[in-house]
Amino acid sequence: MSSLSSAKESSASTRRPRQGLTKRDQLLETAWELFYRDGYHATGIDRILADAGVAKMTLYKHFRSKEELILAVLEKRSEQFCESFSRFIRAKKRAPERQLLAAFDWLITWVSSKEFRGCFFQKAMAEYQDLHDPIHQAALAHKAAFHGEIRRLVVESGLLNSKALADQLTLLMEGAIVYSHATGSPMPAVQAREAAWALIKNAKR
Amino acid sequence: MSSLSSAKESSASTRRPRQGLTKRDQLLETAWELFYRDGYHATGIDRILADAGVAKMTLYKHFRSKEELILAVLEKRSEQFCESFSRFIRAKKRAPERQLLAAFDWLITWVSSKEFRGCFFQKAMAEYQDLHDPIHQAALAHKAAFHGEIRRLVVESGLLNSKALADQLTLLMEGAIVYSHATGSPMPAVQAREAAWALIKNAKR
DNA sequence: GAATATACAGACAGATCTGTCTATTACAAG
DNA sequence: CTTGTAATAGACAGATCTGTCTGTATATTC
Repeated sequence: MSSLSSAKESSASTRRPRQGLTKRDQLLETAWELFYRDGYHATGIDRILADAGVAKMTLYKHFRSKEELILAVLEKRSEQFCESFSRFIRAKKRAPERQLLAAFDWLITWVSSKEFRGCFFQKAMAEYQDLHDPIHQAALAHKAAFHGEIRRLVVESGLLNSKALADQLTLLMEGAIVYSHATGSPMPAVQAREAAWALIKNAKR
Repeated sequence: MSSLSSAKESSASTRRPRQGLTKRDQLLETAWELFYRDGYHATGIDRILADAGVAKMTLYKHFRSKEELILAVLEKRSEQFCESFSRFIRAKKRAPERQLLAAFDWLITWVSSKEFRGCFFQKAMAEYQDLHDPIHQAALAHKAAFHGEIRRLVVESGLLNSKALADQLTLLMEGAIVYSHATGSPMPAVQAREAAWALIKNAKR
């Protein structure tokens, strides 16, 4: 309680050590890898420190607790994730409806990749199941942002019943992520794309 | 502590403590509640023992390790789950296609229930993500059994492309489970039913 | 050189984890 | 009565967990 010598002005941003790879970023990167691979509870602070090559006090200077570290990792990954998704969708110049289908191509690419181990955010909500838990809420915020992107694409495609359709397409994607991880096969994502296709075609008449 | 009076009324002609509730079953029941609520890693053996009112050595007499306990809980829940699902589906005499739609009614009922906290088996695979982990495999076996039920219903309904359709409907259900838990709302399950309806109608022409 | 900020190594506290072990109680069957 | 079984409480080992603390090293900036 209290303790901690008072000298704590928020002077953290006076200096940028190296080309963007601060100790803080090393921690976030390593923590992500371990949380993603082994889970949140199963990954201890000490393991993160050893892998990142960072001292314990450095971690606790940047983050007040493990929970805060997790929250920071979730936030950073959400940004990276959404940016990577956007880039894929907009890579080629496509009409909105083509972009919507491209979202499922992106999904297939993702679940087919060697590094795929399910959804980082689904796992967070699985381990922190209470809706009021800050970690659950952070993960949910990511899902909401992603769902918003899908919705935007549906609206821009001028399809009927855009809200309902966007919801349904999102469900297909979530289901495909779960099932692809569960079985270790990308096939569920392919099935999801086919279902999406049918639903989109349906929303045209 | 506080060994609440466990008087053994009932003549006990057999050596079963009470109506079929052996120590082993008490452990499985309590373990399920805690694993489901708090997660697998976050739930310690000691907590299970305290809640179940069972001594440690009794647990290790019935199960060699925590992992074996988890596996036993998964198996038992899978049976209960499938049986409850079957009963719901076949409650009223329905044509196969009606049963298929009833599966989504069941889903809505489930995610709307106060006890719903996501899928026990999805969570197991989230925490034990390695495909070769016995726990992951046990959870996957449950998913395969469930998927088999859906597939059977689709086939019996005489719909086109039964394999693909069954896969797609399963994805909708998995997605709805994830999203309903994430948001704490049953709406995703309702959306899933609507999407299922569209896909089924599509498989008739 | 002095001051400041960042990071380091490593000990430490206190809790909790899984799993083992002993010694004791209760009860039913031979 | 004797024997065997199932369960009990509780100590214990050894590991690991989060978070705190001390003291030191490095590098920049004034």
